[in-house]
Amino acid sequence: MIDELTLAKMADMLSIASDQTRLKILLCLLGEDYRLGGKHRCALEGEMPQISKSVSEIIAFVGASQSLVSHQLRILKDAKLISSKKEGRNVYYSLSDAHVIELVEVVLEHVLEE
Amino acid sequence: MIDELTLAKMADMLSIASDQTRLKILLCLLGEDYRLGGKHRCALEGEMPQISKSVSEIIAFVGASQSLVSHQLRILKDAKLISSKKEGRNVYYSLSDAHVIELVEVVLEHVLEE
DNA sequence: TATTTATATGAATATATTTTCATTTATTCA
DNA sequence: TGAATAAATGAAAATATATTCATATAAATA
Repeated sequence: MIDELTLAKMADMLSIASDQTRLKILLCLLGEDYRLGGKHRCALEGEMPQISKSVSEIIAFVGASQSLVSHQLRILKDAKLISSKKEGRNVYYSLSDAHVIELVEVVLEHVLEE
Repeated sequence: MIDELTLAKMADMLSIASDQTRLKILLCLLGEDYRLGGKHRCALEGEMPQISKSVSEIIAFVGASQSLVSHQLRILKDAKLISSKKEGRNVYYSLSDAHVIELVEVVLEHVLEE
């Protein structure tokens, strides 16, 4: 059976992805043209779309306050679901974990059916 | 792009699976002998293990109070992740959605790697 | 150097969720 | 019928989480 620590980590990942603001950030970094079952399925075979966006772009996409987005970005980063690189006065974020894509796909499939 | 309603539903599913007690219930219904990547991968192809357990068994497995387990079972049931059938004075629960299995697998893979 | 732009952060507030406790309903069995 | 077992429920208490607000830091530019 799965041990308590593993269980706790699983719950953590799910809870990090379960917030609407964070989920929207993840979708933003997945690319706006993201479509279910399409070319992105390839990501499952190790290839990951390397989209990276500045905080400003993410704020615009998500439509939440600067502060909220910044707080949530940190949570995602602490969980190692995204990573960042600084360039001048901008900070660019991108997905750092291919599992996130699978996670989004499974959940999306669940939601879309009927 | 994914619309707000779909997004909300996705967040819902994730948040339902993100609680440790509920996650443990799901794992319980997945079968105690559950192993990653093993025979259960078959579930992805439509075949779902039809394990069903009484509330008492679930309580024992999860190790939480009767009341808590009962509350969480209702949340899982409302979300249609599990279903129940009554037999005498027992109520048996089982997974009602194959996507849950995939969800658990993706998250487990994420957690297990390094 | 002073100003502007981009991002991060801490503390306070608002809100939601989990957990417990006491009680209730339903079923079986003596 | 009355006691015992299995499960569900409502309200209260405990806890966790999201969100805002005000402010800070860091880089670019005038």
